[in-house]
Amino acid sequence: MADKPRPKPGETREKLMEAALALVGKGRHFASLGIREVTRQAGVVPTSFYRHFRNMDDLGLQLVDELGLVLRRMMRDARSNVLQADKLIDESVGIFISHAQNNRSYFTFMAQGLAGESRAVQEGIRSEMRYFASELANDLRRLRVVEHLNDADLEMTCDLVVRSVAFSLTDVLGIAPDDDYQVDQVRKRTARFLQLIFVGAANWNR
Amino acid sequence: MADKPRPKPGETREKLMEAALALVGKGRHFASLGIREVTRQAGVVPTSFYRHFRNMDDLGLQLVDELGLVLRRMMRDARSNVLQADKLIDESVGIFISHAQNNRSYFTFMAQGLAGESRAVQEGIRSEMRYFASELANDLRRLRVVEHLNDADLEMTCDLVVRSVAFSLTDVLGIAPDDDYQVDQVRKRTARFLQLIFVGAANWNR
DNA sequence: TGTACATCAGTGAACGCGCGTTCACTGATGTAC
DNA sequence: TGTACATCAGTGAACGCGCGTTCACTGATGTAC
Repeated sequence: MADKPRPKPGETREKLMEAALALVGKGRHFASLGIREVTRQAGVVPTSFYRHFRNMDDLGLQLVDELGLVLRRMMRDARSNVLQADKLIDESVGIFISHAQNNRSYFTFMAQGLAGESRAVQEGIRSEMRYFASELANDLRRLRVVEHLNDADLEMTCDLVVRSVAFSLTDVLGIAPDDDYQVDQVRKRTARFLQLIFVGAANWNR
Repeated sequence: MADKPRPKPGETREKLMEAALALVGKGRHFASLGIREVTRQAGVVPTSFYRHFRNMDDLGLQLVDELGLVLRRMMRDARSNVLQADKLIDESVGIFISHAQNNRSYFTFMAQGLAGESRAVQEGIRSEMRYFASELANDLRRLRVVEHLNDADLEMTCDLVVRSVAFSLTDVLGIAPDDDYQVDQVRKRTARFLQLIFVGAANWNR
């Protein structure tokens, strides 16, 4: 008889988070998920939930932390793969969008959480976006492409860039994953948004 | 004995929509609202719900229509109250934000719906945003402030403006309504976003 | 290395409750002639 | 204008079901000496 192997520590916790994410990816809204539903999807008894989370909000908060990791990976990927400075925008946008494609559930969760029930989740996501914006500002300083901007204006520009990209990523989520034409349209449009913003930044205060 | 006066036609329907909106305004997410909850808030028996809506999605769709009216009022208000052309941005932003303040629930619903469960609601809100952008394009053409942009670039610019304003309105919703200082910060930041975009547009393709 | 004990993570049964939905009923309002 | 009838909108009772949460239990893993 095959005894069930005891799961590794943290495995069930992971399964629960993946289950919630999977349901979000299938079109459900996180705020409408129930504990029994998530445990069912995870193939685990309902009571197990309480071994790892106090309630669904708690699970949501821990998902935000994981989302942070995804975003950092995305940032690192962009930094190491943008080869030609003159194609900085196009290549970065391409990388962002392909990350959104490969992590649809996470980005859907992010979009939902921005207007979600839990103030803590909302704050967490906004704080990730702020972090992203400040990293972008560092990069731009380092690349010396915005030397005439003071810190506040640079920060403002990066914030606008991050918001625009975030909004575009939600556009991608509304498209069938294999609809290459539409995805490409979003890619081009997003790149033009950023070009417009950078033209604005280049001519700011001159 | 005071007989209850028979309600006017459509009154209960209105009460139900207001009730859902009120719950959203109190911080609940639309996707997590139940029929009994909404009818309770409306002071109406649960079965009444079905006299007016097939389900909660249906109610959501009808809320999108009402949201459209709110947005059109906002647009009209901006058009008739922006007095000085050189303060077009500041005054418009001020009007948008005060509408968001006076219709918090509607705008919260809009922010939620953008990433909501119902594809139809999502599409409805996006379509309202597109309409808003196209009206803005008309206005800008009429004011002759963007004569060097072709239609596609103007449309793109207006889309970016609308997205940025929409995002800012969600910032406002995360702030206590009477926190004048913070609201003013959002106002200023939003105005600078738009200035940046218009500087970009003014120097586009030159 | 071995033993004793505490902690941890998963289980199954059970609870009371609120949910969505149905049904048959009621009385007011609108319509036809 | 009056009468007969259909439609509409609100009601209260009832249903079966899935929910969140608790409890006592189990066996594996970690820790102290």
